[in-house]
Formats: sequence, structure tokens, C-alpha cells
Amino acid sequence: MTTVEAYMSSPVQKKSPAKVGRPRSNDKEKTERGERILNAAEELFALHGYDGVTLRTLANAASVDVALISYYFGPKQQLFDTVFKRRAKILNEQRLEALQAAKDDAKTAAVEVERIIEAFLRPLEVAQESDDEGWKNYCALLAYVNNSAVWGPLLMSKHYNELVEVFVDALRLALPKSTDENLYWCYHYMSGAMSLTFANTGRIDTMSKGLCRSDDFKSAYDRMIPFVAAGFRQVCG
Amino acid sequence: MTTVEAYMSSPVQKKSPAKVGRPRSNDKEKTERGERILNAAEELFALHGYDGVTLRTLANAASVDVALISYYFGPKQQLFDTVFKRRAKILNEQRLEALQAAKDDAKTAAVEVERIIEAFLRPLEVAQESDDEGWKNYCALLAYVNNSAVWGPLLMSKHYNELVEVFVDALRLALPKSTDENLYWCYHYMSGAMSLTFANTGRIDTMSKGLCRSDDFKSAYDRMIPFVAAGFRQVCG
DNA sequence: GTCTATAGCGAGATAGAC
DNA sequence: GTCTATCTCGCTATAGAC
Repeated sequence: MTTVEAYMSSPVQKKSPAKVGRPRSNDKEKTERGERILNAAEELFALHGYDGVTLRTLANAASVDVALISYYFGPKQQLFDTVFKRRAKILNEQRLEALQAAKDDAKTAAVEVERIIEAFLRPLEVAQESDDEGWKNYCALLAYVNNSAVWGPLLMSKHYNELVEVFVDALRLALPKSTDENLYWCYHYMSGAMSLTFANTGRIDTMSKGLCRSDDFKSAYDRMIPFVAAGFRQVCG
Repeated sequence: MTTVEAYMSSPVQKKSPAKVGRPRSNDKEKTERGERILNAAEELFALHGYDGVTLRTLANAASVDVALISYYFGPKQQLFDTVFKRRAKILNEQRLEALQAAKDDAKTAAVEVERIIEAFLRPLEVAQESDDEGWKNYCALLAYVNNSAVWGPLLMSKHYNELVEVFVDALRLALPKSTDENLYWCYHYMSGAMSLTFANTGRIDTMSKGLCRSDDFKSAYDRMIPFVAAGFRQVCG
């Protein structure tokens, strides 16, 4: 626990104050290793699930000794939690910023449904399109966790409930005639559509005989946003 | 393989022709055991995924000896495949029947979008509400497989692509202005919304502070159908 | 047809050498 | 801080007794 927290609290700027003495071979190497482990874990957990990944496979993928994983991150479950929470904060901040920008534009009026959905979903397109492959893997991991009856209740609620509340509040203002029950169900459908897009299984490729591609994120989100917005208006309008 | 196929081809009426001779303790007991294994496997695979279930746990849950699982169903992968395909056929037949009924009602005209979505989704509500708990578990398994980058491409395409084609054909007639690209993406969003509902994670319960319940399938589908139909109209109209 | 016993392997975790 | 070696446990699969 302590090791993990220490690592997570200062993930980048841990370059040691004095760079004068003997050239410690660790320092940069250490954080690099920690990140290699987290990146490999992200990818493998997303692809095979928690139980489908062994610490040995992971160590191999990260080019690191097995024992180091436990040394850095504690037991396997704790590693999983660390991987999951790593990018949650960043993602939520971006979505809240986008929502705030929409609110600023609307001034005193309620923000339009489309703009709210856009603020919620578009940052995910950006993430999945990022040069950092890790974001794509993290989104796939989100799909796994969100659909898991074991991990979903634990991790999604812990790291994403606050964000959901803010967006549901905005949607309530945009759709004042709606009951909360309708709002939450519609949020649920949006979450499902989003998750399957995260999962990036390549199924739409074969289904459409190559017409659509799983990794064509712009196409996916350009259609998902109006689709979801229309659904909200229909059910909650 | 042979054992599996033999078992699957006559799942119920295998009561042996002559019930006259000595009372074989096997017969009924055997199929009961086979079904107990499949039912337990369905439940456990849905909850923990393929790698999260050991044959020992499964044997224990089915009150059966470990060795019997291999004897009946072959290696673990084959068991998984058998579990997955068992209810796929039944489900697809029900959905095709519902679509045919809608087509009959419409006579020469194209079937309405809402009716097509209804034919696609409502049989799933019925399944999830069934007294046979197995259906609920199977739907959760579908959520797992559909979101898995490993199993999805293998099993979904194998057992559900034909059905998808029929429904996309109907939707194409209902929305003649749409491109196929739009149709497939919208199908994808519907599939995602549906999967998360299958997953039955209880997350909407905590999110909505008890206002909505994961296992309130009527509420889920009554809203999902207009939500999805409106989305299709918006993007493909 | 069923179950016991075990082969053969690999898992997670850690003690202790360096 | 890193890695070797090992403990203990559990896995899938099957051979062979009943």
C-alpha cells in the first residue's frame, strides 16, 4: 500500500533532488520500469481480464523480473486497482472541463443536450486516437470493468460516480420534464454504447464486411453523439 | 467433440426407448448431470470470465466429480463453446419469429423502425425475466463475450452474424435514405446498450441511489426500445 | 459410467543472497 | 533495489481401478 501510494503520488517528477553525486543507475530506470509494468498490465488486463493474466506473463511483457511487480505494487489485486485509477482522474478532468466550457457558452441558459453528450463522449475519442497506445488499452480496460459484475460495482462506482452526478445534473436542467428514473436509464444506454466502442473487438468490421472499422473512432463518435442525444430527447423530453 | 455433439443434438427427449428392463440408474441422472454442469458453467463463466473459473470450482458448484466434466464435454474451451451455443439458437428463433410477425402485420409496406427494434430486443426481456435463472446467466455471458476482444470475434460472429444480417436488411428497408455504414454503427450502439443491460452489474442501482434497479428488466427495455429507435431515426433518417 | 489418484505444470508470494 | 530460489498451492487432463 505505502509503496503504491508513494509511486502514484509523484509519477513523473521523481528525478531526485541532487543530480551531482555518483550516477545512480536506478532513478530514471526505476520509474521507467514502474511505468512499463503499468502499461503492460493495462494492455494485458484489458485483453484477457484479471484472471487471464499471470504475473509471469506480465513480467515478461514488461521486461522486468517477476518479483519486482510485487515489490513495486503489492499483491495482484492492488496492481489492478492502481492500473484502473491511474488514468481515471485525467479523463474525468478533461470531461469536466469540456462541460464547463459548454456551460460558459450557454451563459445563464441550460446547456443543450447535444453539447452535454459531446462533452461526455468526445474526450474519449481523443483518448482513443492518442499516440499514446496506453489510452486505447485503458478504454478497453474500462469496457471490461464496466461490464463485469465483480469489478464494476467496486471500481466504477469508486472512480466515476462523482462525474456521473455532475453530468446527470446538467442533463436534468436540459430536460426539465424528465423523471430521474428516465435520466439514469438513458445514461445507462449511453454507457453501454460507449463501452462496446471501447472494447474495440473488431466485430463491426466483420459484421459490416469491412465497411466500418472498430478503430475508426471519429466515425464511431460522430454518430454516437447524435444517436444518444436523440435517444435522451425521445425518452426524457 | 463427438460426445458434445451427441449430447447437444438431443438435449431433452433422451429418455431411452425401452423403459422396461432393469432400472438403469444412469439415463435420466446422466442428462441431469450434463445439464447441471452446463448451468453451473453458464453462471460461473458469466460472473468470472473464462479464466476466472476452474474446473474444480465448477464441479463443486454442479455437485459432480471433476473428471466427469472432461468426460462429458472434452477440454475446457470446448465446454465454453458448448455453453455459449446452447441457447443461441433458441434466442435467435424467437427474435426471427417476432420479426416475421411484424412483417406479416405490415403486409407489403416496410416494417416500422420501432417494430424492428422491438422484435430484436423484447425477446431478451422475456429471457431475462424467465423463471429459468439460466437465461439471466446466459445473457450475462453474452455481455462478457460481446465485450471480449478474445471471444467476441470468435463466438459472436459464428453464432449471431446471420441474425444480424436479417435485422439490418429490415432496417435498411425501414430507413431507405441511410447508408449501410450508418446502419451498422447504430446497430453497434444498440448492441452495446443491450450488453450492459445483460451484464446486470447493479451499477445503475448505486448510481441512481436505488431509484432504478438492474433487474427491473421491464423498465430497462420499455425505455431502451424508444431510445434506440430514436437514435436510428436521427442518424439514419 | 464413475471416481480415485496422480502426472506435469504453473500460479502468487516471499525469504534471503547479492 | 534487484533477482534467484523456493514454498505452497492449485490448475487441467488423464490413466487406470472399480
